[in-house]
Amino acid sequence: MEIRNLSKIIKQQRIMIPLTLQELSAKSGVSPSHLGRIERGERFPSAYILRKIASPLGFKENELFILAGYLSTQPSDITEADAVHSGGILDPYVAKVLSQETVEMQRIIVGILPILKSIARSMSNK
Amino acid sequence: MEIRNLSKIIKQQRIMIPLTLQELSAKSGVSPSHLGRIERGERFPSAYILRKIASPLGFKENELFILAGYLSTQPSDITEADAVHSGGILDPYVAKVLSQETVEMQRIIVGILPILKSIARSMSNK
DNA sequence: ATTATAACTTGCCAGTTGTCAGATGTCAAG
DNA sequence: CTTGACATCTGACAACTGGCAAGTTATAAT
Repeated sequence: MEIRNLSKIIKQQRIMIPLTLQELSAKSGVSPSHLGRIERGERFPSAYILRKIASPLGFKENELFILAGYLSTQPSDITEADAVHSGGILDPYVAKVLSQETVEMQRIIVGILPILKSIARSMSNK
Repeated sequence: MEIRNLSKIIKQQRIMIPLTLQELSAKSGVSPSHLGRIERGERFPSAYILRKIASPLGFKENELFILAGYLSTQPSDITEADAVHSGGILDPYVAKVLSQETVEMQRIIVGILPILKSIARSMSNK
C-alpha cells in the first residue's frame, strides 16, 4: 500500500517542480523510459535508482527509502549512548582506547569475547 | 573499496556472533546459498536483503545501507560521545556488546590489543 | 489540415538477483 | 574406514531491473 503510493508521489513531485521525464533523466542519470515505468507502477525502483532521483526531486534520501519500504519508518540509531542505557556501563577509558582503532579491529577484539566464554564453559563442564 | 568490505564485514559479524549461514538464514529469511554468495562477493545484496539481515547481525539498518553505497554518509549529527573521543568512531555494536560486560572484563579485552599488535609486529619483521 | 517537435510509451534484451535442489567438504561417533 | 549430521558451495532457473531504440500521442506553429 505504501508501494502504490511511491510511484504516485514520485510523479506528483516531478510534475509539481515541474520537470519532464527527460529533464529528470538528465538530472538523475536514469533513462526516461525507466522513470516513466516507475511512475506508472510497471517497475519498482531499486535503491540505486532511488538514490539518484532523490535529490533532483527535492527529497532526502531517507524519505524515499522509507516510502519504498527499504527502511523502516524510524531510523532508530543505536548510538553508543543508547547502548549504555540499555545495558551496563561502558568504561570511558575502554571506549577511548577502542575508538582509536579501526572498526574492523574493534570487532576483532570484541570477537574474542565469545571465544573466552566458550573456553570458560568447557572448563567448568569438566 | 567500500563494497569489497561489505562482504567481509557481513561475514565477520556473522562469525563473531556466532551464527551459521543456516541460522542466519532462519533469522533473516534469506536463503543460505544466497548469503554464502554475498559473503564471498559473488552476489551483491539488494536493499531488500540488507534490510532483512541487518537486525539479526546487530546492525542498524542504515549502517549497512551506507556500507553498500545505497546511502551517503550520515546526514544526522555526530553524537556527543563521538566528539569526546576526538579521533575515531566507536562502532555501536561493539559498544553495545562491551557495555554488557563488567568493567573489569572490558579492560581485559582491551588489554589484549597491545599483545596482538606486538605479535603482529614480530610477524611482519620477518 | 500539416508539419515539426516535444513528451511519453512500448518492445526487446543484456545483466543481476535470489531460490531450490543437489554436490561437496568436514568432523565426530561407532 | 564408514556413517551420519552439519555447514558451505555450485548449477540451473525464474523473476526482475534498467537501457536503447523505435513507436505513439499530444502540443504548437505556420
